[in-house]
Amino acid sequence: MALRYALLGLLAERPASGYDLAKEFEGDLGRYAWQAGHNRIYPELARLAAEGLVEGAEEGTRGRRVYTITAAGLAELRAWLLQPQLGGAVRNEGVLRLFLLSALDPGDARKMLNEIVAHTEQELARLKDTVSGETPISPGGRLDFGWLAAGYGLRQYEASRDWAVWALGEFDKAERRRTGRH
Amino acid sequence: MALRYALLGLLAERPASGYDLAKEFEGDLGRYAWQAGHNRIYPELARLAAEGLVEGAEEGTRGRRVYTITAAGLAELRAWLLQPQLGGAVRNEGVLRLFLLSALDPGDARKMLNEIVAHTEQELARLKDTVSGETPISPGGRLDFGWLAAGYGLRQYEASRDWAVWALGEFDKAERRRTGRH
DNA sequence: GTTGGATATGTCAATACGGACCTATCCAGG
DNA sequence: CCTGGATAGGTCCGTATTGACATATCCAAC
Repeated sequence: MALRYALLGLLAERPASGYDLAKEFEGDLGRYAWQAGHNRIYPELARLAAEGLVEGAEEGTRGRRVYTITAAGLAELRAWLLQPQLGGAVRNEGVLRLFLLSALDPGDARKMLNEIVAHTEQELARLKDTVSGETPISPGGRLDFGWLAAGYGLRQYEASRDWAVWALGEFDKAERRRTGRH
Repeated sequence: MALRYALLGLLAERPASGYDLAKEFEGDLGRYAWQAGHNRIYPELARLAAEGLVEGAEEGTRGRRVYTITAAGLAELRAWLLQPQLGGAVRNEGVLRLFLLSALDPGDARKMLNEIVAHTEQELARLKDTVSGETPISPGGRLDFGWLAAGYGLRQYEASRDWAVWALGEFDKAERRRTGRH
């Protein structure tokens, strides 16, 4: 159900082909919000077109077909955004991994936490470059989708790093308590 | 693929029935990491038992069957945790919603952002209570799963709130720039 | 001229998942 | 006694999703 709104949202920014959309999902969108491959995107675009929520132009070069959101599609998207509906589907394999870390030996857990800290620092550096630049505005005068996503990713990675540092401290405390008893 | 590791991870903490596990998924685990209903859990437990990764005790009262992780199951879980495998599956309808907010009219977008700020503040208050208490240690001397999850959730909500506040400011800036031109 | 990579779109089978439905037991309170 | 809610387990079907396979074009570099 959510994929269709992701597609409508992307098309609300600018017209795009299935291929273009698939590439968007490889960026921050796919990293933090929703993943989809082209194999899922093409059929869904066809369905959206059949329902009149998007319109596909004739095939251009290399069979490229550019889709545009219709008024009905925009209305559908906005209606979905306005209903507050807390707690939709959540699936995040990376976070699950973090949570299960306590199943490892303390040494291994610490090693993984240190790797997480290093990795998040790296991503933070990348995102800081993206976010600290200009504030990009879409042709329609709207805030750029990718810009908002990068800002979210930045804060998310900061939170992950802080959590990992905190967890490291807690592991140390637990370890000291255990060896202290021996 | 990830559900089985979530189950193994929970059973690594303590033996539990399918019903117990389903309730765990309703808490912080399901909110930030991975969702699953009992309809997915029971068949997966049966599969894990068939593969020898967990062991189901005989039916107790009310048909209750308590599962315990086996040595093979623990080894499987640890092997999965140790391979760094960045960027697994991510699905988060709430975050998707945030990203698509720019498709709304500026007024509506601001309204939704304000609701997000209010909601995250509420969750933050709840989590602060949970995390600021004692540091719970599992029977095995390991850090408690739920404790780590709550700590993560706390930082995640802080990040979401900060993002929403930042986004509100950016919406305002974009709006001022647009009306300033008129 | 031909080779490799990016562009571009699809299909298909197998698996994962969600919502709806079903059954049954235990126990506290009226 | 009996009713409602929590405990406990499950199935079934339609849809969502993934991985693998398949095809064709354009263009730059060699």
